[in-house]
Amino acid sequence: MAITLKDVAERAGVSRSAVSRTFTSGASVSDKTRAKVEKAAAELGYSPNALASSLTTGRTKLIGLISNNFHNPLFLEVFNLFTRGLQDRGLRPLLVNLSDETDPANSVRMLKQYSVDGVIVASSTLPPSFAEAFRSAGVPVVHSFGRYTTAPYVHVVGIDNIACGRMAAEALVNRGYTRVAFLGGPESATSTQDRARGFFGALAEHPAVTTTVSYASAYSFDAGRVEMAKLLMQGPAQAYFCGDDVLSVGALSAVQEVGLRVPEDIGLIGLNDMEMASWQNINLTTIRQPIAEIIEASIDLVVDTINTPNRHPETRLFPCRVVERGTLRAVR
Amino acid sequence: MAITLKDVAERAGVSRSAVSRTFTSGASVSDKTRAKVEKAAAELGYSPNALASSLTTGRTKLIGLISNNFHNPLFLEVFNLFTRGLQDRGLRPLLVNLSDETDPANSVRMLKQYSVDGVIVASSTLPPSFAEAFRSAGVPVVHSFGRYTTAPYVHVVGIDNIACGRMAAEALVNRGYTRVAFLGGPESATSTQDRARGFFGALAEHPAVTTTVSYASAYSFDAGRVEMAKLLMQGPAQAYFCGDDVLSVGALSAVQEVGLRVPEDIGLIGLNDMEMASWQNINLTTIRQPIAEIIEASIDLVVDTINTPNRHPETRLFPCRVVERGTLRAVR
DNA sequence: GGTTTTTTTGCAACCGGTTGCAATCCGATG
DNA sequence: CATCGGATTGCAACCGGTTGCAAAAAAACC
Repeated sequence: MAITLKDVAERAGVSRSAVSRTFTSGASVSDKTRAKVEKAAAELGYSPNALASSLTTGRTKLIGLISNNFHNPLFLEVFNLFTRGLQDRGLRPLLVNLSDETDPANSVRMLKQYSVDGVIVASSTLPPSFAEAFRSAGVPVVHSFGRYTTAPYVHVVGIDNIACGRMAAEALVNRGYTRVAFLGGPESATSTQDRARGFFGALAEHPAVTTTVSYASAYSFDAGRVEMAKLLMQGPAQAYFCGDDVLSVGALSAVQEVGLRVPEDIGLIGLNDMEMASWQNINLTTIRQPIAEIIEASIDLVVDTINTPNRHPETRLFPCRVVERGTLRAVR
Repeated sequence: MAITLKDVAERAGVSRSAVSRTFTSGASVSDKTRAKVEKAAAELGYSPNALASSLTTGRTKLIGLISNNFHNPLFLEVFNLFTRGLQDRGLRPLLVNLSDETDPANSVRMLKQYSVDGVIVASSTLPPSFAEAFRSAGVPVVHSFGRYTTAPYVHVVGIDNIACGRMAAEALVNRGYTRVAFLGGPESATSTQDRARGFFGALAEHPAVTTTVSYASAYSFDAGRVEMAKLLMQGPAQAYFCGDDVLSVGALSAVQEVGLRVPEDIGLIGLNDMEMASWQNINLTTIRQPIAEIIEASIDLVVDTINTPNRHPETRLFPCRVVERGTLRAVR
């Protein structure tokens, strides 16, 4: 059925090697045979079998893209950028959905079966052990949107969550809020822990500011709304640093539902800057993650690691910044 | 580096065929050798190379998942369901991002190089020619979220856009609106054309109801907001059937920005029922696409087509239904 | 126990490419 | 024209598996 190297070789009247060489750059072929081969290939509609060649070359140009964040709108853009970035470099993403998967062993086995050249774990919630399992299996891996550690075992690209917490605290202080709160995502998430640390660390330098803390059960609209509704009943703070944008919108909804105004009565600041944070009827003040840079760096890093396997694990963190919109009052 | 069949065979003291057979179900191996092989494989940490075996079996279990809808929040859930559905059947999605790609030839070539077993085109905006290009290349293909045609050249799974238009019209009539409008997506999109046809077709039976029509420049928040702002200046209708949910939220925002109330002053009905349509501060009345069923059927169909290549092209349409929320007034 | 039938096993060829090596070709040089 | 050296070419082995076939082993039968 399919046209193979041999068919082209016969038609062009050359050896199979000659055909192979015309399709691998840098190989030695005369212009004359190259022309013959290309003509025959075009006539037959031949395209080389990438999988067969991977057998000898050891490169499949397949990259495992692993995620479990299929409910965070930010990740639609993340997938968009990853797939385009990989395509632009001639790589193909093999997507793995890890929702409610706890054991990395399956994914490792599966991706080894497909001999992926490398793996990108794109998740803010998966534990480091996932990426590490790939590293242990000898597969180049980058944990994208992962957590910074001082002695990383794998490459990590992401943001400095502690700095983000600090940034949020300063944003609130600069706006004159004196009773502020941290409304985190699930307490077990390391990102939440880091952000809380930065937030309260910075506020410790402002003794006049009082703080409270609570955690939503998930990074979701409902969880944010439920948690904020609870807080509203028990006397809310003046302003909240919410775990992420989706959570923030849930909180925003709860506030509006009881007839309070944002930012006049209650201020909110999120984190991520997902696309809809800028929609006028949401208009969320938030901290922007530079996802394009993070993704670009992740791809670079995985490609470099493929070429230089024993590269030392590296952490690349990108700075975030506050995006001014309508859910915090103006800076004093 | 990697452990191969041969390594296991040597360690187990059997032939390579024996090892191969223990790993292919339905092959004839005695319990004794199977045990030996499994022991050796476990000790070495062997896992078979799926790509190498695809060479002889002709099956890669790779499915090309092609889309260009990386800005429609609904598609995050679409990707979630597709990846999980494929994984559950032991298939692997090879993701292809077709944003601003106009020529199918590249994708066809690329996916042939990776010898995918089948292709799913998941897009409401790609022209039928895309899926057809795969069909012509002899690759089993399903166009998911595609358009119904009477003489389909490829499998199509989706919704009946004409019926949806009709459904929207009836929803508005039943609520007593007498000046209604169609606020479509780009006029060039076939889905928009079909919905308009259904909408105005149904309204033709209600001569007392007056209609107007306009088109946003894209299926996006901004486009919806801009178009609705324009409409509000020139005397709006009582209720609008919007191209999709994102467009609807843009329109909703524009209405709220000029101080009008929804649904008291202006009614809105969308289409898709994306997750955030149910968020309380959006609370959009809309027409629900049964995406889980569509995706399930798409996977079934592509799998069937892989097993029965010359299957006749088939169209499977799923019924939609109105989801009552807060942007239309109550039924009379 | 001998014979027939069924299972299990290994051999060897093959899937669609790549690549080291030696043979061949070619133009340039003396 | 003979010689030389680099460029081109084909052979054959290999990548990691699968599979038809015939031989060997085991089971079933008389």
